[in-house]
Amino acid sequence: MAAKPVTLRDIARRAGVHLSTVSRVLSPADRKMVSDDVADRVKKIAVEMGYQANPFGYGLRTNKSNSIGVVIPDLTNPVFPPIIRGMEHALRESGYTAILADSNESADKERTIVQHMQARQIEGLVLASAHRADKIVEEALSQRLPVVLINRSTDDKRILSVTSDDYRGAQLAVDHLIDLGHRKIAHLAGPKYLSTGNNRRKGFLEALKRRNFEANKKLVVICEAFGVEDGEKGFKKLMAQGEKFTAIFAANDAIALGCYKAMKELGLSCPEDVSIIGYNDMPLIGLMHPPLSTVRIDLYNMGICAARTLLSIISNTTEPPVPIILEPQLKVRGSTAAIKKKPR
Amino acid sequence: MAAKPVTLRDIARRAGVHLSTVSRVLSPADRKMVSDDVADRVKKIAVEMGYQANPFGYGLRTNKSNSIGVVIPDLTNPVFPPIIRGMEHALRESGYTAILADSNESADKERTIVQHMQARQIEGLVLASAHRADKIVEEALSQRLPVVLINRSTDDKRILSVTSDDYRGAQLAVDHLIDLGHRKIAHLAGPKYLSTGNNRRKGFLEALKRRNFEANKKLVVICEAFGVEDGEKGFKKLMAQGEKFTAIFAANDAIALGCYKAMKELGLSCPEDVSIIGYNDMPLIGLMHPPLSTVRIDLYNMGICAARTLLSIISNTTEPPVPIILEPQLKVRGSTAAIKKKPR
DNA sequence: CAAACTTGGTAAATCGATTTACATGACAAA
DNA sequence: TTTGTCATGTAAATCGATTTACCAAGTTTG
Repeated sequence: MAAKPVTLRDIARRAGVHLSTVSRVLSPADRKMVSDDVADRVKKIAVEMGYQANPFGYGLRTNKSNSIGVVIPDLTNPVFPPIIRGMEHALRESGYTAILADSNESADKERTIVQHMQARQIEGLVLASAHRADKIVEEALSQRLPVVLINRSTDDKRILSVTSDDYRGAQLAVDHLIDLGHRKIAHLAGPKYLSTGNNRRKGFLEALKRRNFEANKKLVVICEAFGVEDGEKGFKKLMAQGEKFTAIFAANDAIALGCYKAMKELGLSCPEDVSIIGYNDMPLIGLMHPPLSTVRIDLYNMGICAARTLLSIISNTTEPPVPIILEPQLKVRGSTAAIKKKPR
Repeated sequence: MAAKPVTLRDIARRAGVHLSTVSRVLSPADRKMVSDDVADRVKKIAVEMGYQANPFGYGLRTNKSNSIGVVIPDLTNPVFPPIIRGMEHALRESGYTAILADSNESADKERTIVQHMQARQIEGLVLASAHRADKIVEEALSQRLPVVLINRSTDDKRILSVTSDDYRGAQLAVDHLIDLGHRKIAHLAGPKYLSTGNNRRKGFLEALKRRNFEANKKLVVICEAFGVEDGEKGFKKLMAQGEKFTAIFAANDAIALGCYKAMKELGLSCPEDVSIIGYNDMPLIGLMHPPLSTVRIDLYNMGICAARTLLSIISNTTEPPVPIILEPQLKVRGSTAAIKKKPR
């Protein structure tokens, strides 16, 4: 049978004190208002009876829900689970709870979700789906709802984000390919309206320039989205142009996988015909054939950082937190190799 | 600035009625106690003012949180995201909210999580981590907390679960391999204490018998867990025994991937040397090399079913729900082929 | 020795909703 | 006319916590 929950009143009765005294004993801020011996007795009884504060009573009075909302555009994208995992672990450690929602890539749904979450009195929001100019983010901001963006950032820099250094990552990838002897390097970019797509593309161009190569505009194809199909289409478009290339920097791992698919269909092989490098190092990507070289992000850590940043905005005790830019890392596997044949 | 939220009292004042009248108008059950014209006026004002019930007040009075807990042993296992996605969508549709936690495969952590969730007044629990004999599940049950298990079930059949028909799935896999001409078929089984591992193993044996083949005990290796490494170890153990086999039924896709890894290391190729079939059809598995043949489960639908089942236990209006066993489906890709050479 | 502080606690208001109990007026039946 | 329903509302209790206001001793101080 479900024992009915213990309330402050129950403890007070048993301890022979007033319930507000119990409240004071149990809330650290007011603990000092009560003598030690009474406090000890009350505390002991509280644990004996297995007291757990009722979140409704607490919330009603304090307007604190101890929960934060997490909105993901597509949970089945393997990039997100490690992030969510890190976030959830860090939140739980601080007594917070993650309310998760999947917006299915739809801005409308996302808006509904955020409203719903606000109605639930979330204390903060983590968004993984921000565009560079994002209305939903602005709305949240104007309502003073703490927001942290993850993976992607907005152009509005007042909004905190936790991202990888996309410029640096692109540079790692390009340098790696150049060092392997590649000169005709293509880029399958993500959408311009997403910070990741935009920054990695700019990083790509800059990295080439830094090594004194000129970028061939035709070799930069912008994909509609970050999915496998988009990579597939992108690769085919690249081929259709007739412009030669020996390597591809894909804006993320899924696009790289799309290249794998397209190449298989076209009878090409990687890395013999074309070297490919991705971005993110998502789970299991190392088991693909060939194992994908990629730019590794510590996704789990990204989740942890996002959670901590958000909590520090909420608690508002420490100095104001700053955007976090994580250092990416080159992960060389089998999909990139030294150039052999003359470029097709 | 954050406009302070609208309460029942605000609406009452504006509508010139008592706040309990407003409450009645807004709660469908009591709606009939109020005349239509008053109700219409109140409703209009409520939407005008953007009223949203405060969950704390509501919860305090009704003890309903409209939230349910979801515990996953490892979010980064690609099997779970589609399930969670389905669950979350179905829950949201019914006005419920998913509270997600990742237990990191630890029973201790799981217990803590469940307690924490109960303190948060969740109305139900979805567990993806149940053992065949599971204490945590029993505890929840004895506290009358509605529970639905997903993917795995317990031996105690009072507890509802949504699973795939593991017997049937094993049979599909075995029949497929036999039809391809394989006679020496090995099974890398999951742990016995998990229903999935146990049932698929039993299904495997039964399927062989049904086709009048005898199972070779040595060809059934029980893995420690369902991970890639476990599959790797299992494959090597199988090889070390020296017993010949031409095909493997792996208890899940991750174990199958482990076989891929081990075979690569040992210089074997799939499906030429050994055919392999997995279970689950997790995302991206079709992009592996070779594309993995597997037993497909509709994971998204599994999530939806779990959510609906749980909600129907909670609402307790319809007839008592029953366990759901989803029909698996054979998905033939490139990792299984007709037998060619004589068995090694 | 009395006034002013401390200390350690009690009492009661409050948060926002639901819900039980009650009040009022209209109308029908006796 | 009186009594009894019925239809519609209002009033107030309640859920469980926090927090402001206050009170009674005991201690210090002028």
